[in-house]
Amino acid sequence: MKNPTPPLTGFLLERTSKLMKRQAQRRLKEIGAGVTVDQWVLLQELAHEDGLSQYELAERTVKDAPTVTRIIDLLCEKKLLERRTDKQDRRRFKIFLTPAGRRKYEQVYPVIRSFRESAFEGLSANDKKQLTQLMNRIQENLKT
Amino acid sequence: MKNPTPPLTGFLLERTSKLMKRQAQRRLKEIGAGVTVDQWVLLQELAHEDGLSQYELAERTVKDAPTVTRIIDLLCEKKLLERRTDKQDRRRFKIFLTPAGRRKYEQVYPVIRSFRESAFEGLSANDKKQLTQLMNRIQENLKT
DNA sequence: AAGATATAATTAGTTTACTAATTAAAAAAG
DNA sequence: CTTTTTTAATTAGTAAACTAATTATATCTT
Repeated sequence: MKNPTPPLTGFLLERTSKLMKRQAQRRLKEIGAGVTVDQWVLLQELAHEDGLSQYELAERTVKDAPTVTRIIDLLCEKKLLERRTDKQDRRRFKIFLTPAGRRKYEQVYPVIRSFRESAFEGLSANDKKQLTQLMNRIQENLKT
Repeated sequence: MKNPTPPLTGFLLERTSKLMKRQAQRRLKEIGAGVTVDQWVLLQELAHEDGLSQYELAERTVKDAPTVTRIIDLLCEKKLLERRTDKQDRRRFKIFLTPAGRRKYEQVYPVIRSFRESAFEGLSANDKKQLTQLMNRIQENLKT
């Protein structure tokens, strides 16, 4: 009746990912970052490429449009982002980091970076490569 | 200025996990399962071991206590679970699947199982073993 | 050019996650 | 035995995820 080890293969990824997010969130709180993990993900995306539309941000962060709308609302209130209407397509906004937003990114990045390193501690370069390949393969499988 | 490939190593797991959850949710909706992925995770846990406390369920599913409370509320309303007070410790409930709850589990399980198989398609037994080991290692790192 | 279709963003409603605070009961300390 | 400290569950409040529906603008079709 009672399985000794439940077949959590399906839940394995989510479990790990949730633990990572929870810990990262606590780390951000400890340093008084003033942004959540999900908000930071958007900052990071924009730090790499400014002026994306909300749709593009949603794609890249695997969030849906309403969620992106609200996170951007919050980040705009905090003066970390700003919306500029796209002259070519008036349905769109282009989203930009404010100077304060970029400073926030620069400030928080080292903390996230060191968190990642601790999470991936003991994994060889080959392990990381394999992990990346496995994740990519699964993502491919899900697209079809 | 613009990095060609953003260093999404930290986000890699979350991205994959979110995609999996999103797809699984759609699958459940398609078949009219009447439960969400998160609700199903609790059903699954209880199908493997009945009579757990809410605290134990929270631990095993990596959810916090308030979340478990609410999910159990919903599942009790649907008559899939029931709370029984623990005679030895009156602060606790023991949570049990109702017969309908067990039928729901039996009905939904094959769908989740086939979803997992499609997600993990093309991964060798060795790949899966490695994946499990990598996830476990990361989870260990996060505990310390 | 006019109507039909598609797309970007928003709004509304339900569910989930986290924190903090509260309640009730158990366990530990005096 | 009484007080203090823990523990299980709940409540409240904010943030985030999904769906469905709406609005405004662009594009396609005829």
